[in-house]
Amino acid sequence: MAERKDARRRRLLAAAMRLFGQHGYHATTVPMMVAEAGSSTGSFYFYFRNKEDIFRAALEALGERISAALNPAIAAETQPLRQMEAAVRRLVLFLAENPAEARLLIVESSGLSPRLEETRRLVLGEHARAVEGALAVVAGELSPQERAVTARCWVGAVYEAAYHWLELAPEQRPAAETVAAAVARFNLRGIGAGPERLQ
Amino acid sequence: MAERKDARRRRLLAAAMRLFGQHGYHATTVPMMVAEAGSSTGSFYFYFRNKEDIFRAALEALGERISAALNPAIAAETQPLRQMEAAVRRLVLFLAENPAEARLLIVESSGLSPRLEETRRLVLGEHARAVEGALAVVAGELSPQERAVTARCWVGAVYEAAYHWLELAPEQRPAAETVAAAVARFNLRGIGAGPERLQ
Amino acid sequence: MAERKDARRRRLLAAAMRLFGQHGYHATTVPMMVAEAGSSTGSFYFYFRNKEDIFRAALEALGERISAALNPAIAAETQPLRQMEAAVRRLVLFLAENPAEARLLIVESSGLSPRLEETRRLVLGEHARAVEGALAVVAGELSPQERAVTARCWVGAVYEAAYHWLELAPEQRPAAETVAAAVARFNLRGIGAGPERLQ
Amino acid sequence: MAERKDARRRRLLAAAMRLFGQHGYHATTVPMMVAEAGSSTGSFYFYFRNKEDIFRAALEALGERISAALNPAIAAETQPLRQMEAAVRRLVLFLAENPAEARLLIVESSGLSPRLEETRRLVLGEHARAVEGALAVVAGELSPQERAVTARCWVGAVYEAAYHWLELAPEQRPAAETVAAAVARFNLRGIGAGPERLQ
DNA sequence: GATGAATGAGGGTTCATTCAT
DNA sequence: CATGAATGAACCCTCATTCAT
Repeated sequence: MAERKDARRRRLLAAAMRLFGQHGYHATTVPMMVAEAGSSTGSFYFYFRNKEDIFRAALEALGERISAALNPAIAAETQPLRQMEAAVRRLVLFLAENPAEARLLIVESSGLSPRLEETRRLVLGEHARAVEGALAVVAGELSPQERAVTARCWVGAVYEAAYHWLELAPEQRPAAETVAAAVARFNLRGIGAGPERLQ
Repeated sequence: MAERKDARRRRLLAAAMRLFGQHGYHATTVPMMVAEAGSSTGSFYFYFRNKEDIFRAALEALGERISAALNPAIAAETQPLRQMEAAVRRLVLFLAENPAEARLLIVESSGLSPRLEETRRLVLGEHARAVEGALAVVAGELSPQERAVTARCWVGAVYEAAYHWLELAPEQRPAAETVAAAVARFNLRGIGAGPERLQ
Repeated sequence: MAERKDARRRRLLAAAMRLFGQHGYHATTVPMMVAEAGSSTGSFYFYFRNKEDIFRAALEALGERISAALNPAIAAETQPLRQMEAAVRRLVLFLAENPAEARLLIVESSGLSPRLEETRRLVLGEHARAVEGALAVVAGELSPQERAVTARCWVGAVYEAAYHWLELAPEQRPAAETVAAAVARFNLRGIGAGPERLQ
Repeated sequence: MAERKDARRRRLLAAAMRLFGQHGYHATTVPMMVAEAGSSTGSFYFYFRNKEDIFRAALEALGERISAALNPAIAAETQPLRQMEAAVRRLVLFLAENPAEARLLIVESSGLSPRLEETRRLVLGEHARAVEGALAVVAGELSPQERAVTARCWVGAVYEAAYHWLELAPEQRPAAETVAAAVARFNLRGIGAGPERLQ
């Protein structure tokens, strides 16, 4: 049945995301994934062309999951600056709540084949482009080139802060909300939208 | 004698940095390094315990090289904020001028064993701690926890912007100085030190 | 019902002959045959015991097809030597006109399991035995052992010449009839039946 | 030592020839070869680029070995027709004495990648070209195209006769010399050089 | 009868590491 | 100290075959 088929694909993908996030791309082997998913080597290559393919699929799924987490938070606000703030906060919280996925995105997928690397950057890049678009509205004084750089700064600040938080031993971590707030403040100020402009 | 010995070690290390930066950790093989350095497998394992060991050594050497680039720039300024700005600018320029090294630091070393990953983070961490210290002076209103997060944002913004710049096709890149200035502005504003406070 | 069944079997067999001839035994996969025939894996194993089985069937079908091509040509002559000459000419032409089948017989089936190899040799062997029988009539001076060897020479000459012709780029090939005539002459002379004995 | 190195390479190559001849290209695995040679997987890939590479090396070695067997026999005669006869006899005997090598050349290497197939045909082709050259001298009445075809017939007769002889159960085989003589007679007559022309 | 998802043994190959020379 | 041949575990992947639907 098509249902069964889909279910098995999903199980493989879920296992892959877990393992890639935990051990990274190279240290995750196909045997590991099929064992984790209760499947077989043959099935693996029935559903995915190769290891790279499942990794790309995992990244894409993650991108969608992040979008799904961010969009409602953004839609709940009307003012552009408030929306950007909400996005940052939500993203930091999402990464904090999904450490394996965060690792998958931030570190474990680096140093790969150009095509894979490109896919990885797509997720961050999409985020960066969204920020860039928002900047056109809220920071009109910046040239397009400055906007692009600034958007990257914004994104880099979020991920680096989130990743560092994940590196801390759980008992040393500040509350995720504290981090989210600090990052949001840093970024908003960075684009010249200090507390005063948010009223 | 000891000179010769050291020279050979240095050649291996230099070859390793070049190759790790170009191809990443996994795609760089011991035979490649040995060939590039005009040495032999046996020698390699005389000077380095294993592949991880030479990678760590490469990262440490890179850390020192970055310090060497930043310190004079910092020392040339007296005011803490100006020092921080100078550091950011100099770092962006350094990364732009040394793409292989930048890649080594930012991406190619990821997905490694925890110990290696830790070493990689040390370089960024050192930078973050320096920023944290400076923040204690210039942003006294922040709690220690906020300072830590903010420092990470600062560092993340720098590396992400630099990395993105390196990803662009050379003809599409803005001038490195433009990027450096934009990053510096973003970061200074981020810590509440807008243009006005720098006079 | 039974018609349908047979039709499906035939389609699989035809696809197999095409593909085996094009890519050889090992490079032809069951999925390939199934796709080419518009059938399914399950059906394949309903009609054929395994891959070897369909290959044997393909060879046998080819043997019959060759017989069908040769017999009329032989029957059109009455004199034994003329019959042999006609058979050679017709066989060379057949191989030239059916390159995939020729490849199937001559090269692509080699290096197989002994049982398969045996089947392949059957086709050539049948041909050789026919020649051997004819030799008993037209070359009575040969001992039975010599007859057997000579028959093999005869067959070997035909197939090697045909195969070499197929290896040439189409634009470099002499006319198939030229080759057929040259092979016929070589073989007839080889058994001591030069032009003079054919009047 | 370079000696050791060469010896090991030779042992691998010898094992490969034996096994390729016995089981064919596809059925011979790298583990089989290294086991037979008392070596290891790693060593195998140190000496040969891949499985295809060692197969090509085996074919080339075989070509040289055949040349070494034929050349003295040819040189011992002065008359072109006698030389050709000597070559045929010697070749049949060589193949009869080296069954594994004969199989390697005739059957087991078929159905391979085009490059490999090409290498295999080189050995036969070299032989065919030598015959072609000789034909220019002894069978001047043939057109160049006919000469090419005739040379292939000549070669095909030799290999097919030899291969068939090898297929027989040893106790059913005629003496190798008998076969050699019969093949030589067939071929010489085939080019119009019957017993009478050899005096 | 027909389908195609599922299996897993086994293939070729790479490469970090060792150790005799 | 230097060399580089030797090792073998472990990788990714293919494909003939089975069997539940």
